[in-house]
Amino acid sequence: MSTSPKTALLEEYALVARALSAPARLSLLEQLAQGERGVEALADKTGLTVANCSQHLQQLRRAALVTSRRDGKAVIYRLTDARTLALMDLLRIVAERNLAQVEHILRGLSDGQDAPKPVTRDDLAVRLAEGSVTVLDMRPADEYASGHIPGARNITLADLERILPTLDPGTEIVAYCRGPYCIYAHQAVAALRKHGLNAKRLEGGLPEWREDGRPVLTEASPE
Amino acid sequence: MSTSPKTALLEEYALVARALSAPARLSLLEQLAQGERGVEALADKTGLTVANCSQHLQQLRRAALVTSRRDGKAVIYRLTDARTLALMDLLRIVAERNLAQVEHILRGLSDGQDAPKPVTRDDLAVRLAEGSVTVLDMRPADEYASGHIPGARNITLADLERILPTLDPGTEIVAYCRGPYCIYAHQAVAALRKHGLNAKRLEGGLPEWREDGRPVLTEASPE
DNA sequence: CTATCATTCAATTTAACGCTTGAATGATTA
DNA sequence: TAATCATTCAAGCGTTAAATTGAATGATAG
Repeated sequence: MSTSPKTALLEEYALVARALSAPARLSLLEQLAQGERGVEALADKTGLTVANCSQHLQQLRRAALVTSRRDGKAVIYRLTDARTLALMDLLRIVAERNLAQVEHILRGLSDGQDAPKPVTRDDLAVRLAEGSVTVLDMRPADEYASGHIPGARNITLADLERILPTLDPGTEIVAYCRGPYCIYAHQAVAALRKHGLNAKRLEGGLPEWREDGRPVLTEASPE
Repeated sequence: MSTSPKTALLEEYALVARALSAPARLSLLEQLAQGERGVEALADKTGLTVANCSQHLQQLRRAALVTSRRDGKAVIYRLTDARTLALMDLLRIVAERNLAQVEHILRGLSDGQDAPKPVTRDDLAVRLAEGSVTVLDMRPADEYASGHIPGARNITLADLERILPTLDPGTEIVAYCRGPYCIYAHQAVAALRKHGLNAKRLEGGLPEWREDGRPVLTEASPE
């Protein structure tokens, strides 16, 4: 071995960190947190070219953060296990607690107003059972279709303004999206509050909800 | 803002990951896990030039993984908080569980023999109270002096062979070093077992022991 | 106020990375 | 067996990072 074992070990740890060091790959991991996906679907969602996407996925695989299987002609990728999710979460927590810049970006989404504390998943479960809450799923329709919180209404940011009149100002609104890396829910809450509605964000997103073992509703696909 | 808020956020998360993506910086973090240090001391320990070391430290600071304070002419760095340690740990766990290469390197240290399970810190505390164990601190003398497990004997790998005859074959030996990134204890256990001694590694190292709130003995510095 | 010294900055070279383009692979399916 | 199609590989280009060198800070001590 040309390098010392010590350096060789550190190189391996660094390899995992490097895999997480590109925004494009974090974006891919966020997608995969929703569920397994093929290369082309991932490329579409992230705006990468297919070849570029494939290369990023291979880096993630080398770091053992994702695994792949073949399904017919397609190669399906998915997160190796929950530890990949845990690593992404800790990365986010360290970044958010320590970096003023993150604070600044998130504040910018709310037009300077302080965002209310997110609602915990336990809280939401209770409120859902009571029927005392409106839940909005801010993700694209296809992701909603492949799994969502029962009772949630799917709406995109672009359409949010249009449905504002149909929302009851007396009922609390909870918005969620893909998870902590996703800002759709942040933006939705900011927009809703600007119109005087009582809106909060769900802590985490659908992957975390599912990880808790809570019910997830899948749209029956029409034939 | 030239980029979307979404990308900007991911860039910030990626910045933290990138700070962890160089072996030199992981090595610096491992040193800092022992306690706060000046730039020159860190450069010595890691074998970096002072200027290069300073630059790496600034990257770690930008990612808010370390902070610094001035003490006279010197600048003292330290880990920002326990979350930095947690992130390093999770990185190591993901790497070790997933990467065959890591397995291979660690096995190479033991000359192919399977390493025994590490001893937990709780176990060691009990055994220490009983006096039924010999504890070896495999770190350099200066690190031992600045804090070690009470009752531990300081010895370097190079000197290990020399003291072999003084070790009682009937007493279990537990070796520790800087922590999970450090391989001195791995190597010591391999060497001791090759000589038929009953040696095991402590889970974690001194930083983890200290983090638990367990007693740490500091050498009275001679005047 | 000036000299000193640890640290940081700036400029350079060399190596690695990210993205694009176009070709090759390899499992399916006709 | 040959054709097809999603994926991967390979080469090229521009950008970014790491290490080295030498100079510039900036707080302290005289």
